[in-house]
Amino acid sequence: MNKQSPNLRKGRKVDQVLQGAREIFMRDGFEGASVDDIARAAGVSKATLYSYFSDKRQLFQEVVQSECERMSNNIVSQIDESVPLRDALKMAAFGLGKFIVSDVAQRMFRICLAERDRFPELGQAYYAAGPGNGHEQLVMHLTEAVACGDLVIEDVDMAAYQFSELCKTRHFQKACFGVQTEFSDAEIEEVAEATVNLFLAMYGPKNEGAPS
Amino acid sequence: MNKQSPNLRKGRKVDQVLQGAREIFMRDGFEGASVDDIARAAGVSKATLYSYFSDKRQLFQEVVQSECERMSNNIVSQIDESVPLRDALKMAAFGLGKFIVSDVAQRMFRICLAERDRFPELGQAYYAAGPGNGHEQLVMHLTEAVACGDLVIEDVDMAAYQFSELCKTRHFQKACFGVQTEFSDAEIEEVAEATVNLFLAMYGPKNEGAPS
DNA sequence: TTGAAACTGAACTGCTGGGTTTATATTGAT
DNA sequence: ATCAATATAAACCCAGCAGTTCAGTTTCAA
Repeated sequence: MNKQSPNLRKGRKVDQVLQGAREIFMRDGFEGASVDDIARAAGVSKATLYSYFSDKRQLFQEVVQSECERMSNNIVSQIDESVPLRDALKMAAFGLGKFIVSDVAQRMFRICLAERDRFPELGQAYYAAGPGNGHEQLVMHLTEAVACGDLVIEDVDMAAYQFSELCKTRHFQKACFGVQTEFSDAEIEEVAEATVNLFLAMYGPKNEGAPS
Repeated sequence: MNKQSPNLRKGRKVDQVLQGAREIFMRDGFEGASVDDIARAAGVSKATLYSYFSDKRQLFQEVVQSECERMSNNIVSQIDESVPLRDALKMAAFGLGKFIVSDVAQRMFRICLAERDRFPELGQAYYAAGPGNGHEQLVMHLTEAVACGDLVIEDVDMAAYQFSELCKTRHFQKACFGVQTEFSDAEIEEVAEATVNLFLAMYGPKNEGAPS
C-alpha cells in the first residue's frame, strides 16, 4: 500500500513482525511467548521472521527497548510549570500514581524484572529510560522550585526519590501482586493528596500546612 | 540418624526434597528450574520426589509459602517499644531498608512477580504474608504511638503505607534492576534518617523538627 | 530374620518449542 | 516479460523437560 522508506525496503514486513512480537511478548513474557505464536500474530512465516532477526532474544530486546522509550515519552512533559507549586505537585503525583498501576506499566515492570537475569542489560536500560529518567526530570523541577523559594530542600536528590516513591503508596504493591486490579481516580487522588501533604510538610515554605 | 516425628514417617526425605527445591527454585525460578535438578540437589530420586508431591506446581507453592513465612517472622519482632519513638522509627526504617535490598527478599519478590499469572493465588499469599502483614503490624504500632501522644495522625492506615514506601527510597528499584547491587549500611542509614525526618515533619508532635 | 514400605536409577513417553531447510509463490523494478 | 529479491508453508531436526514405570536395593519395625 504505502511505500514508507524505500531505501530500507530490505524486507517489507519488519514492522509487522515487530508489532506481532510486541503483542505476544507483552502478553506472555519472554519464555511464555513462542516464536510460532509471534509469527502467526504478525501474519508472517517463521522463516521470514528469522530472516530479519537472528534469534528470539534479539527480537525481544528490540521490542522492549522501543516500548521503554514510548512509555518514557508519555510520562515526561506532563508537568505544568504555570500553575501554583502545590497544584503542580499534585498533578504530577496523580499522573505518576495513575501510570504506575496502569496495565502497560505493570506489564513492562513484570517482564523486565522476570527477565533480568537472562538480559542484564535490559534491566539497566529499563531503569535508565524509565525511573532514572523520571528522577532526573523531577530533580530539575524541584531545583527550580527551590531557586524560586517555593521549596526548602537541602538534599534535592533524596527529596525527588522520596516524592516518586510516595506516589506508589498503597497501590503499587497491590497492583503488582493482583491484590487489587482496579483503581478509581478517587483512590489515586487520595494518595496524591497525601503525598503532597507529607512532602510539603517538610519541604514546603514555613507557612504551608496540610489543609486538614 | 535422628527420628524426628515417628508418626509422620511416611517418607523420610520430605525435608530433603523441600530443601533442594528451595535451593533450585530460588536460584532459577519456576520455569527455569528442572525437576531433575531439584532431585539431584535434594539427593533424591525423581520417583521419590513424585511420591511426595503431585507435580512441580505443588512443590513450588509449598516452597514459596514456607519461605514467605520465614521472612515474615524475621521482619516482625524487630521493633523495639522501649526506646524513644524517633529511635524506634529509625530502627524500623533501617531494618526494612536493609531487608528490602537483601538477596532473599529480592529473589522472592522477583519470583513471585514473574509467576504471578501462572499462580494467581501465590501473589495474594505473598502479599498477605509479606507486605500486608508488615503493614498491619505497623498500623498497630502507629496507633499506639498516636494514643500516647507521640504522633498526630489522622489517617493511620495511609501513614503506615507511606512509611513503608519511604523505606524503599532510592534503593529498591535500583536493586530490582541491578543498577546497584551492594548497599552499605551508611547508605541505608541515610535513607532511614531521611524517611524518619520526612515522616515526623508531618506526623510528629509540633516541637519535633528535623535535626538538620 | 523377615516382610513391607520407602527409595533408587535409569530408561522411556510425550510434548513443546527454537531454529533450519526446501520447494514454491509473490512482488516489483527494468 | 523476466529476473532477482522477498515471502510462504510445511515438514523436519534437535534438545530439554515433566511425569511414569519398573526391576532392584535399602531401611526399619516387629
